[in-house]
Amino acid sequence: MNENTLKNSYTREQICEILRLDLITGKFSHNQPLRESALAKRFNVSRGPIRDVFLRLTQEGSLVYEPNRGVRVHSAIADKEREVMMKMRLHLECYCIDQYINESSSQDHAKLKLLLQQFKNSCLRESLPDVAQSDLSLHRHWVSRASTNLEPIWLGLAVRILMKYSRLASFEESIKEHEQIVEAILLKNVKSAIDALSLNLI
Amino acid sequence: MNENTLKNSYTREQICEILRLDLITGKFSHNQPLRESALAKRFNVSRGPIRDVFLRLTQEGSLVYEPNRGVRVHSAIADKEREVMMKMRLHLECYCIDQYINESSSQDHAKLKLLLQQFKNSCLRESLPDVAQSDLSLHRHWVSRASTNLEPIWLGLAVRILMKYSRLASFEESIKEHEQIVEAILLKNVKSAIDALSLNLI
DNA sequence: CGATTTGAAATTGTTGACAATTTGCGCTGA
DNA sequence: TCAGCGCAAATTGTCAACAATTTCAAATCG
Repeated sequence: MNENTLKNSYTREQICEILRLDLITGKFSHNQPLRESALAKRFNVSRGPIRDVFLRLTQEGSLVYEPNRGVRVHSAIADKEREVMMKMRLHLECYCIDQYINESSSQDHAKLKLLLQQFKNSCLRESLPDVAQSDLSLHRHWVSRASTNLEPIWLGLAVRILMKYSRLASFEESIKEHEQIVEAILLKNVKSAIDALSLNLI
Repeated sequence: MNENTLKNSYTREQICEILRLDLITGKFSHNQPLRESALAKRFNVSRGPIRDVFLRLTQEGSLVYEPNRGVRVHSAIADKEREVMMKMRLHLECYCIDQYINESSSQDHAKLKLLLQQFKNSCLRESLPDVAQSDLSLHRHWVSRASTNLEPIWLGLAVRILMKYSRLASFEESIKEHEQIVEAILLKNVKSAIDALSLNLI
């Protein structure tokens, strides 16, 4: 990583995304404490912005905060909780897919195809961080287009779910699943899009 | 309000809860900007803790943040989005009720009865802030006992939903609904508890 | 008069310093 | 030996000052 390219300091948004990805892909171990000063140094900023990021990732669920003791990496959730979250996420995304199909422009479709291609590339490269990243980006695309109100709720669910199994089933299978979802969306076929999504989110 | 009792400054947690309640009960108007310095003065702290609270309430959904422009009160969500959130919340709380019934102690039951009584009192007093507060506290009780992982997700949903209709249907009806839920829980009757909850969360 | 520019006031963003709290280690003494 | 005490280091919490950005109204120009 070339994070220390001299004076180039990061925005809070960038730091947040980098850390979130590190957390999702298991770059830190469970329950490991994260120190404000260490990350402030890493990103060339003071502790203030780092605290902001910690607070945000805590709310999203990848970190746990204890007063006067800082934050630590969240431990994995229970299987039953994961099931509940999955069902909530599925319900949310089904609504978003429906909205997206009815409202998306050709520009959106171009973006959609691009995101799918990036996802496929990540899978073929077999790079877990990239796969997690592009998987999130792809799903996020239709969610954010459908509803900015639902997006943060979706993100919280997706992050917690991903932290449970950072290893995805199989890259080939995952590619096929996402191709089917995107194809159905482009054909504006709500039912088969939702069917394909239901198979993906189990 | 006796917030300015001389030097008594508030913890971030307290400030967060006070502001959240103000927002839920419509004490501010929609899209109204909230100023860091004004609230810092109100709570006798510097802008740092206020920023923390803003960030948190933004993530929960009652505030909207725009870079370099601060936060403003969130506008009401669309009916369709509210429906989706309601369904997600119902699914989440059903799971929690089930867990709660199987795991709760007699101490929990005492607490439950107390919270129900407080809710009834608030309804009889017809004080909207108190009703909103005690409604949240009651539901939060079984959610937090069932799963600390699901609690923040639940809170985000509950806050957004409450902001949509801060006026509840009817106080008498609301009392009866909650009495039925609590009664079923105390009898450890999962099915009728979930039925009663389903009627409450529509 | 209306559109644009300018600049001061208001507001948010960032930082380093200091206060409060927690943590960990070495010391003491039975 | 080891449980308890106490102090120093590490860490988080808070603050006020300053930098960067936005806002808004007055001044300027066509």
